[in-house]
Order: sequence, then C-alpha cells, then structure tokens
Amino acid sequence: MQILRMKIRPLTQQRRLLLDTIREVGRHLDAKELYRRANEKDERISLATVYRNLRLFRDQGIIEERHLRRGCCCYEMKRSGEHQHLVCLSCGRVIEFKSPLIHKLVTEVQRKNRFLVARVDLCMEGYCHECKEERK
Amino acid sequence: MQILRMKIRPLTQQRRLLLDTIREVGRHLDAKELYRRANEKDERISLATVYRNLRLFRDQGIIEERHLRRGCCCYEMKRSGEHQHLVCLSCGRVIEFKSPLIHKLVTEVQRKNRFLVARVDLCMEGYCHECKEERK
DNA sequence: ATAGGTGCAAATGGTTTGCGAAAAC
DNA sequence: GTTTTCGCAAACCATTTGCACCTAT
Repeated sequence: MQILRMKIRPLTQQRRLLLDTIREVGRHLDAKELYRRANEKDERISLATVYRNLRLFRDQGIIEERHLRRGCCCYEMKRSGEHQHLVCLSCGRVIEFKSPLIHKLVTEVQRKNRFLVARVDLCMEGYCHECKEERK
Repeated sequence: MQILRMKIRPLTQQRRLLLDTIREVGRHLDAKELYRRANEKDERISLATVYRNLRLFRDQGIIEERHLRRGCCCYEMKRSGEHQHLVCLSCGRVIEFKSPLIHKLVTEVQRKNRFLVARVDLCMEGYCHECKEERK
C-alpha cells in the first residue's frame, strides 16, 4: 500500500479516503457507489473529486477499470493475478474467475495477429448456479 | 436476410434502411455513425429511431452489442461464428479474431463455476502490428 | 381501422470541466 | 509562496421518453 501511495502526490485527504474505501470494499465499485460510501465517512467529498481521482488512479495503474454493466464503468484495486468476470443476468452478482487458458489465448493472439496485448477485458454474461436452478 | 426480417414487424422503411445499412457497412457501428450513414440515404430518419431500433434488433437477436469503446456501444450483424475483438490503442482499428480456446474457456467456466454462459464479451486492447513498429 | 412506429424536443444519467476558494508541498 | 486539488454548478454526451402525427398491416 505504501508503494502505491507514493505515486499519488499530493496525497490529499480525499485521495486517502477514496483509496481506503476502494481497498476496504474489495469488490467492484462504480463511481456513484464509491461516492456514496466515501461520503458516509466524510460528507465534504464531492462526486467530481471521485471521478477525477478514479481517472488518476487508473492512469497511475493503481486501479483497474472494467465494463461490467451497460452505461457505466466499475473499478477495483489492481492485483497481481489476472482475473476476469462473470455477470449474472438475473441477480446481477459478479463472480471472478481465473484460467490458464486466458494466458494461452493472449499468447496465441499476439503470435497469430502480430498484436501486442496490453489489457484483457473478458466478461461473460449468463446465469449463476442459484438463478439457474430457480429458472427450472 | 428474409428470415431475419420476418422477426421485425411492422417492417417500416426506416427499419429496412437501418438493416440494409448495418449489413452493408459490415463492421462495427455505433448509433451516431449508423445515424450518419442512414441519414445520407434518407434525410427523414431521426436519431431516436436509430436508438429504438438498435434496441429492438438486439432484443430480437439480429445484431450483437459490443463494448469496444468507453462510453458507447457498437453493433454488428450477428453471424454464425463466434468471434472477439482486438482494439488498437494507437490507431483505433478494430481487428476480429477467433480461437478454439474461447470455446474451451466457456466450457471450463461452466463446469468449474456452475455458471450458464449466455454471452462472451472479450476485448483485448493493445497495439496492432503497424503501430507497434512505429513506436520503436 | 387500428396497433404500433416515427420525428421532434425535452428529459435523463453518467461523466467532465471552469472557476474561485482551500490545501499540499 | 507556489502549484495543484477541491467543491460547486453548469456543461457535455450518449441514450431514453412523452406526445402528436403517420404508416404498415
């Protein structure tokens, strides 16, 4: 955490609050929910600051941006292990998954398409186990 | 094409124009560009009609919706072969690719996460061959 | 004849920005 | 003390919607 914060200067109260909140929640947040949660702790923070800093954190490589829902972006702390997402169309739940096949796929694409891959955004929509059972 | 059109009733002039334009262009269009192109052929069409019908076509399974860029959706005719996209961060070019690994990945996810996959949205960002060379 | 689609303009929702006040260095 | 950020409100852009009129069936 210390290392990450070094990148963010000046480290204002608002930035500290936002980073803490993102880390604390530990799952995917959109700007509005981050604002809501940060605002609970300190009323003075504004939505504009949330947007400005989400962009800053993203550009600094501290958080990752994902397109899990139509019309808005979600953010999460960048972690070492590459992972992707499943989104349930029924309950909205977001499930993370990993697979060595993703790395294989990247390698294959880079070779076959002579394309240098910088970022993988893979999202599968469908029905989670619980919702699948209910639909029967 | 005949079969597809059966689903769309009433088949108005606007819908015919939009379907023809999407098929004709044959690549990814966002609402604004579809409007621009359709409007060149018939000035009377409105942007609202483009949006309304993109949604209709999507719900009828005639076109596919993709999230290739931040803040807007792209659409393309649904084809039989499942394919995914590479987006060049430098020139903006969109490259399609296929791989049997994608199907393997879906099978794996369905088994390991007990998740029923309905849709795969995979987009890799990076640098295409030409832009990669230029950056050297 | 009638159900439904269309154009227009206004509304909506997520995100960005200009500006004077405030904070970090 | 200087540079940068913050809060606020207004702007922006993609998309949706209410309503009176028009069209495909």
